[in-house]
Amino acid sequence: MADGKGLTDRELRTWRTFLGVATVLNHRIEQQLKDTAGLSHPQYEVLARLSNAPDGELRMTELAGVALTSKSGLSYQITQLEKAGLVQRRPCDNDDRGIIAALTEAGWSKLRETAPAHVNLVRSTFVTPLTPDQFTHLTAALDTLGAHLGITPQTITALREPPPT
Amino acid sequence: MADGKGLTDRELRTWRTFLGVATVLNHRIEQQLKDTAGLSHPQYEVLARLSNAPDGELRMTELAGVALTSKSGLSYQITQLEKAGLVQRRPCDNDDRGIIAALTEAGWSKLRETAPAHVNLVRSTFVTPLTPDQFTHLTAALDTLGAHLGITPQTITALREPPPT
DNA sequence: GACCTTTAATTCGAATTTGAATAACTCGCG
DNA sequence: CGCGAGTTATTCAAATTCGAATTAAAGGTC
Repeated sequence: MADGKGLTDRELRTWRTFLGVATVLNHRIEQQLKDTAGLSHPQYEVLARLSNAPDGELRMTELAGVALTSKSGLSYQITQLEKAGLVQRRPCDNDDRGIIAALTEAGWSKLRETAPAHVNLVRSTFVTPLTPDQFTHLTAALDTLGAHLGITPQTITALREPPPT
Repeated sequence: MADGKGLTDRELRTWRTFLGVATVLNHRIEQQLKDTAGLSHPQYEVLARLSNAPDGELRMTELAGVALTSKSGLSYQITQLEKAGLVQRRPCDNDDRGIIAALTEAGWSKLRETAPAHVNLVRSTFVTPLTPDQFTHLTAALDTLGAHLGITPQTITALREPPPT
């Protein structure tokens, strides 16, 4: 478990900066989403993940796997989103235990309205402050850390088309 | 407010990886601190910040500034830490409004017991997976992002000496 | 000194998070 | 079939978070 040595002051400083950046960034985003869309960050995450899945729907467990909350946390958030009419629960065909969460029409709309401003905030706080080289290096470092933590590569594309209607 | 363009898939992927890494890392640390010391990450942060201040004490506001919680959150956590005997509240000399949170003897001990394993976890999950070059680049990128977010440089040194007794 | 604005810290209620317990179901195996 | 182990999702209580309102005191101005 131990790794032998401690951390140098520089390593510790980097770690603290990482925590600080993550915290502040998260806080800013939370703020903006709340103001412009009445959504929390976890809620937006759920919508975005769903929009990225085929037909805009995903089983609870799959959703919990990629989203940043626990299983029970997801249940709660889906309930909230359902109250808001952005998502709907539907039984799973082949598995009577399963529940599928699906984006509603309103969910797609909300996401289309909300995504641009959100993405711009991410861009202006996380991307443009860095030089292209810095960003490339950051990507590489995060990929390495992510792989080491067992995080599945975050294959996500920008907002998809509306439902097949 | 807008920044013109959206995000490329690659940029979005990096962002998601960042969120994932931050979340998982935080979760691991939370877990370990809870198991080995019965502390939450915010609580550990408070102790660490105090230990890094002269005499192991800091005014509430200063502490709230560097710690990762809101003011009310800090009040709550200090109360918890006080119940655990690790911190003590003390009125501020020159300012009757102020409250100073000070590490107790037990607080110093707890931190000395807890810090090594914690630091090793940070090291093994955040530092050693990266090559020295990668880490250097990561530091640079985070510093840039932090500066852009108005985060004060995280000057922190490793665990200090016990109280001057 | 009285007054007003600002700052410090806590308290309050509402919303959210967590893990443990629960309920419902699948699957493999005898 | 029927049992037992493993999965899926929800529910529950407890702990934590946040922001708004509150209380108390400092600092400046007249």
